[in-house]
Amino acid sequence: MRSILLIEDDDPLAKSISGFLSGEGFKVTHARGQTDGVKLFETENFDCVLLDISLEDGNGLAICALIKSLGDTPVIFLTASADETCTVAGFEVGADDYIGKPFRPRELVARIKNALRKHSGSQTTLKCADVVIDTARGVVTKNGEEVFLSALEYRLLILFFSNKGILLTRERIADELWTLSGEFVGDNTLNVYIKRLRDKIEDDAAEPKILKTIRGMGYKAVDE
Amino acid sequence: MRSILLIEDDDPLAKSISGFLSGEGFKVTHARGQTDGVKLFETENFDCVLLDISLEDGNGLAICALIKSLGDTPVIFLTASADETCTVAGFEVGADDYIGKPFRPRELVARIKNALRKHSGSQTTLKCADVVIDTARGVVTKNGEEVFLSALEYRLLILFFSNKGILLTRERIADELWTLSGEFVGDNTLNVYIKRLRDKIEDDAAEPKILKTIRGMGYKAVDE
DNA sequence: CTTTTTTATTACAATTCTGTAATAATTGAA
DNA sequence: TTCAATTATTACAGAATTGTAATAAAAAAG
Repeated sequence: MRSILLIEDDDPLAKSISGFLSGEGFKVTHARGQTDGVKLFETENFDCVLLDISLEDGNGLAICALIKSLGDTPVIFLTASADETCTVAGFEVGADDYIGKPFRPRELVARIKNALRKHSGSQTTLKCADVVIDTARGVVTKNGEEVFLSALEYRLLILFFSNKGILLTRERIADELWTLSGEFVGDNTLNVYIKRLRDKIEDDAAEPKILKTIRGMGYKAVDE
Repeated sequence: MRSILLIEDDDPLAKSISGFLSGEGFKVTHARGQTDGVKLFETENFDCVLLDISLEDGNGLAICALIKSLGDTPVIFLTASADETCTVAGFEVGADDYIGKPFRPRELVARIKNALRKHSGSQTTLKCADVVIDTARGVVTKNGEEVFLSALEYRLLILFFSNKGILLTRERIADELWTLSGEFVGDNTLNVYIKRLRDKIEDDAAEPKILKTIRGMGYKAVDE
């Protein structure tokens, strides 16, 4: 379930938004002001922040800037003000969207989902169990420690992790790794590569928890 | 300069938007309807599409779906309708934003810039001259042809391309490639790696157009 | 012009990668 | 259980990678 931090000092409005979003399947946490909001943000993990731009006890723009400096959680501004300058200022501190009151509930949900969707697309890391690929640097780590993979091992792992939970047939894998570059490799080569990858990323290669064999079909990366 | 495709059948409005955006430094191409719009989109390259949802000769939603199926150019809906269902439908076909008329020019610009910014962040390819790194697959191509890089060469190239136009000191590069994994390498090693990369990605390694030497400082990837 | 510093190039062993083959283990079916 | 098919493992050469050292070339300084 996606969790949302709502920072809004208008209690009735907050209750209304909160109720509606809960009904849509979001987990909503409500903070009444800047102090609470920032504290909550720093202690819990949220998928999205809904932020009233005009709080009584502080500046919404500053909160947004702070949140953006701490990571890349999407921030959507809520505002009564129809002031255009305000909107521009909101985007300038890195906001992802800006919605004027009065809110139309279904549009609010659509915009939240849009922000979440766009956001997940910008991931540069692929994770599975305790193994992380940082595709922006080309580095693979297991439990935070770097794992050295060869060029082909790296591409094979990327293929698995970007299709986490999905079965990849031997044919599909061979195509992606070899056929596209015009080469043909023997039937057993993939078995060997799987073995080599398992040796490097599994706790126990003899009992793989990440790269599962689907007999007669292919392999699958699982995260559990 | 960022190029924008404006698909809008209300001529005076189009002229007004077009004029304003041009003044803001965008290159605006105006299409009066679905047919022209799609044709233009398929023949030219745009950084963003502004799309009237209610065109006389077709359905804006369908155009958006088509554009999104062809790639991931950001699409922003423009609409007179304050209909909430319409907004939701817009996001459901993959729109990046949805702006109701009347437009406030500066907000329009802010939202366009926001869409462009979010978009560039989700790039999985790094380009420089005719060399492209597809970080989602771990593949490097030059003029569309695959270039085989070793693991370290790949990481070095990523470092350069994700800092295109920025000078990287020898120290910084060595840190990124070696020191972080606790190793220490000789002073000349980087020279050799630069040479090897140039041999693989430059037209003429003796006269590098991509990986430039900044004497006394380090290296820089340039795109011109 | 000469010297010094910096960068480029070449060549070289040690290591790793890559694909194949042979063999072993496992699984599912007869 | 027995057999056949599939997958895993090991071992091995040829190729590529990696880091170093020696030398050459280029650029800046004196």
